[in-house]
Amino acid sequence: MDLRRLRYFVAVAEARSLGKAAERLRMAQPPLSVQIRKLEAEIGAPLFHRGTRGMDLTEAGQALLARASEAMALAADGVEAARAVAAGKRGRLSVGYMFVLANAMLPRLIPELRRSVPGVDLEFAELSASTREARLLDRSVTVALCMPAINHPEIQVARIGAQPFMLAMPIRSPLARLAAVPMARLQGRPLIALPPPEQDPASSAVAALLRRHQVVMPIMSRVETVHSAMSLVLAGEGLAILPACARLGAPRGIVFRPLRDATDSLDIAVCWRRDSHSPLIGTFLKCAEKAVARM
Amino acid sequence: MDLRRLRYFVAVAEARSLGKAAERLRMAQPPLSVQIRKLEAEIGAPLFHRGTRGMDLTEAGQALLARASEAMALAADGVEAARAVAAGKRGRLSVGYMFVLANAMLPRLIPELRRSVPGVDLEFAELSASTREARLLDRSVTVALCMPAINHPEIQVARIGAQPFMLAMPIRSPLARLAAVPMARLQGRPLIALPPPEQDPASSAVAALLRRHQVVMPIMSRVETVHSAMSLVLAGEGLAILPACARLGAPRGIVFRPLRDATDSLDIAVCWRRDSHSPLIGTFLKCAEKAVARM
DNA sequence: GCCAACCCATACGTTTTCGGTATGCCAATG
DNA sequence: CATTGGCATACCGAAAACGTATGGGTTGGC
Repeated sequence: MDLRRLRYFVAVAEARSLGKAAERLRMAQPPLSVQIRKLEAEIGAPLFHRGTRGMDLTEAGQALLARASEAMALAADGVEAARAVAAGKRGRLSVGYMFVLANAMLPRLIPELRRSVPGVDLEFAELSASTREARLLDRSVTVALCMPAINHPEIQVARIGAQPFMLAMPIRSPLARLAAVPMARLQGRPLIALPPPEQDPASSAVAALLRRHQVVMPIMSRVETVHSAMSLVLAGEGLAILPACARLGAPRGIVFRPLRDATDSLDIAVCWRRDSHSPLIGTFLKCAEKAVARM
Repeated sequence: MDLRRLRYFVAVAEARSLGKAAERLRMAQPPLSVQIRKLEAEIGAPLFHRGTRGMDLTEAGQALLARASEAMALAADGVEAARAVAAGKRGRLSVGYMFVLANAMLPRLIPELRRSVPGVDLEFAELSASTREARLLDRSVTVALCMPAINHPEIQVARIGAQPFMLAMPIRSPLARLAAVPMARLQGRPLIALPPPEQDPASSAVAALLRRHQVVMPIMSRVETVHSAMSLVLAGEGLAILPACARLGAPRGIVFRPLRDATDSLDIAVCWRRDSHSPLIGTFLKCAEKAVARM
């Protein structure tokens, strides 16, 4: 079954004449006649009554006509939809984000996205440091808001901002009375740490910070997520060194203080598969930059 | 936009591999690769991610896939529907009938038709002697139950029965007391006649009958339909010579009596366009014959 | 009643497109 | 480093489609 034949068939049915239809199709009349006869041979029944005044649909032809025009419309629509998706006017964008960034960025990002790409289905998924690479690589998320960036040959990264480290502690901690905490005051205090560097690069930034200031903090617990870290801080298990934006998701009872003399920061980055060429990624990047600028 | 390309596209999308899809399509892998690339060129965007492990749909590809499979199904369905109509398993059959036959035949014919061709939409239209030819020729009815048959080079006729003439009169008429009315008793009595022979061939049969028996009946009124004829008979305007089956549609107050020595009859026939080859016509003919046999 | 106009069907040569075979390139694997 | 698996490219033969020329039938006008 060839769609070209159906196109010819519909044209002849509408023009009720081979000659008129051929003219509209910008072709000669004889090949059109041949194509119609081939179509009839394929179906096994005549589709037109041939009179001296032109061609007239048989009942079988009428039955075919309805479906044929629908099928053509659907095929054309499919092509159009594919083009629209490729152009970023329609489609689906699955956004992964790490918890630390959720409260600071999403309220600014999501409205901006909806305005920029109406007609695109948006999905959001919270990512953990351990799974974010896999989710990008298997395409279950299209882009990821990461902190810090992912380092992987297949994954492309755009740095859109940075956040300084702050100290998270219970409100009753004696250090909470200081406006800014000198690094030296951390010496010997228990630390709630994230997974080791090979699993979460944020840890290595924290480790480097402590090492540079020659501060040693015993690691009391390792937790998977920033969320858990704050829960343990609240429970009095220790202190945590977290990017500033984490404080927006912190429960009551936890306070954040700047670290004096520590200029270290953690990058905020948008990450995506190097072979994803959707224009939605570019649009997303712009929206994310705007959201960061207003943080 | 070619349906073959869409078929190939769907096959590759399902097999997630050019090689596998080529095998299923009974063709070699290289031409399939070419066709997919041509489709992508036509759309203007890649439809697959080419990895080392096979082909994977892009979002644009997914958008196309949904429509493409629907379009293919619709096209196939259209072909199937056209075949079914051509085979008489589906479609529409518009049945024209003349009023004289309605009460005698339709109650037997319609259930038989519904049993024989389930899935076919049936339509019924009452025909007058003056329009029945035109309705067949412009295809607004597919077959016509006629009495007598139509005589026209474009129209084919199958005689399926005959009905003797009877005399229709008011129940109070003195002739109504006879079990059968001799032709001679009609001499001079007023006749309610149908339209003249060139408009309604039934008239010429009646005229021939009277001529052969050398009976003259003055024509009081000409009416268009058997229906009207009976109304005038009931009103005492005159007598009518009608086929026997007309009595089934007669109002109370009219009686029918056989005409002694008159063996004339009027044919019942099924008529259709000579160029209508629908198998539904053959089926209809069988049903009509059955219905006549049980009259 | 004949001729012109119209419309569809057939025939044949040309061009385009498609499919098959051979081969190359790349990455993953052992 | 060689092998394997998968897609892409090149080239050739085959099939399909298109255009031109032409035939046959009917309608309508002179």
